[in-house]
Amino acid sequence: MERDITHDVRPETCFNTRMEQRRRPTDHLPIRPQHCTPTVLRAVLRRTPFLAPLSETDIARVAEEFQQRHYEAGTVIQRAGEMATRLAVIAAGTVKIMRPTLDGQDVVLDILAPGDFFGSLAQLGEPVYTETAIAQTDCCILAITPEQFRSLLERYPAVAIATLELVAGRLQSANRTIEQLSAHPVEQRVAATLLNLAERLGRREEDGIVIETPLSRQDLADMTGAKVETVSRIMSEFRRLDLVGGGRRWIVVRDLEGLRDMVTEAAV
Amino acid sequence: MERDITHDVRPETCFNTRMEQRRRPTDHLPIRPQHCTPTVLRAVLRRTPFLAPLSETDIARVAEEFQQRHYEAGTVIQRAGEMATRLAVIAAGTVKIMRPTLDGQDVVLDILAPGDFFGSLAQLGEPVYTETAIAQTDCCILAITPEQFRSLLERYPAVAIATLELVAGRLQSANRTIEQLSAHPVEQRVAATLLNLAERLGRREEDGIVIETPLSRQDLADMTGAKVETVSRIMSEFRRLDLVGGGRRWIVVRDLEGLRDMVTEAAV
DNA sequence: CGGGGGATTGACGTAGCTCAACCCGAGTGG
DNA sequence: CCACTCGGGTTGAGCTACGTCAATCCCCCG
Repeated sequence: MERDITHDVRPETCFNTRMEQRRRPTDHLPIRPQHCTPTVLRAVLRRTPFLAPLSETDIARVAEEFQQRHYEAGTVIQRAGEMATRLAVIAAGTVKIMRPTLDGQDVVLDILAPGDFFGSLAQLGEPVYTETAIAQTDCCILAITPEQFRSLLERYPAVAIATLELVAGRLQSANRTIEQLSAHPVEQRVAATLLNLAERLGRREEDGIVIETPLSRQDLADMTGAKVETVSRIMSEFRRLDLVGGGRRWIVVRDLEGLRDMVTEAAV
Repeated sequence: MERDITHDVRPETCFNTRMEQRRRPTDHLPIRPQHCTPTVLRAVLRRTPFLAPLSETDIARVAEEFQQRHYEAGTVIQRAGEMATRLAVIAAGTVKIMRPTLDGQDVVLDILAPGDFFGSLAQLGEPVYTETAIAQTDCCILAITPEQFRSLLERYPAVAIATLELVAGRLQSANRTIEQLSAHPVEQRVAATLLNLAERLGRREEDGIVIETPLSRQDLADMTGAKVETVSRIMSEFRRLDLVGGGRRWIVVRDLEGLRDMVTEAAV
């Protein structure tokens, strides 16, 4: 079930200069701090959606303000409840955004990819993080303070508008999730979640679309508001129908159409 | 309570000139189109959060662009799937924002009050409304086109930032809802929803905090991702515990603390 | 080779859905 | 003024999707 596949080298996120053997599709080459060179940093920012309106020279100027930092897979980047001191942009790696509930279970709101941002959006209202962020893979994070971000918005109104559009998009997607949780059974929520992940984190391979982040059944359960066992049963069923494949902490989507039918089906 | 622009009688925003008998706390005096005079319109916009950064003269100029329109209780203001041609601000009344699902059930995302906005945020991506808006009471709505709105954001960067903060706030609240739906039983979701409504639409009376919008059990069910019968049972229980009161399509919160305990309790 | 973390599977319990009957208060029309 | 109706609300009696608990498996790593 597991095969060695060579990593395809995407220029904008490739911090890894050496080719190495991989065991699993999601075993990425390690992302090392020293790979976040100023040049690379600028390249990443240039491709970051909310900075898209900026010119090359503006990007260069803005890049100065960002602090780069490296996180190993599994470590906490920010914790809900802590003072919110940074707005972070993902340069490389994937990050799990979650809310811990009072009774100990975790709710995963999203898995973010390079170019996405998280953290404190503005110093209004909440001066603390409302979500916990965990490095799902090794990560390279660029961060500025909320004050710097605000001043950035003031200096470049186009950035404010771009950010507004991004946040509006996030709100849309949150609303879709609310609809899912309110109205659809777990099976459909899992199918919808897989489709969404495939679209945002998927890499096409001969075998199907590999979701490029290590994802456990528990993660999937926390994303769909279900329990591990339930998700496991559903994934077994999906595998039986040859809709998905995968192994320990990784998933490949084999049949997009089939999953889409899953999502729609109950609309009988 | 700062929120309440229209229903308490303040000289500059009063749409209702006569005092009349009320049957129920939510039987509001009718809001008539002719009450949305230019002066009143400007007064409303002055108090609208996302225009807060503007000066008096700017407000006056901006006010010119808004089209005012009246909707009777129960009528559709916009329908999900239609071409998105307007961004709307509520001048008076309350509006129910919902997503109809393929299989016919409705998911209510929010109930909005005067000063809140809805509709098309930007002409990016989705050119259609993703939500349906229904006048919960008689309503006076001010609207501009997405193009006008965008130009407004460009002319007044402070407005863009204010809007960003508002949308970020909505995202926060959507995330809270996702947490609720994922992790907490219906009883707690109902309690949390009532608290939220009380805070945003509540008017203090001798008897408790009256939620100033007609709200059926069905509405409450659609807001909590539950079924009418379940919500009805829970509300009966809450009434038995003297946490809430009310009648046909109206609710009064009697015991805030008690409800808060309800929300927290299961965190045993 | 042993240990541990993830995944799977089964047996069983229950929160909340479904279906169905019934109530009640407010308009409406005679 | 009453009678009728109708939309909303309540309550009960099953049913089921999903959670809970527990055993087992199976990689993967030391």
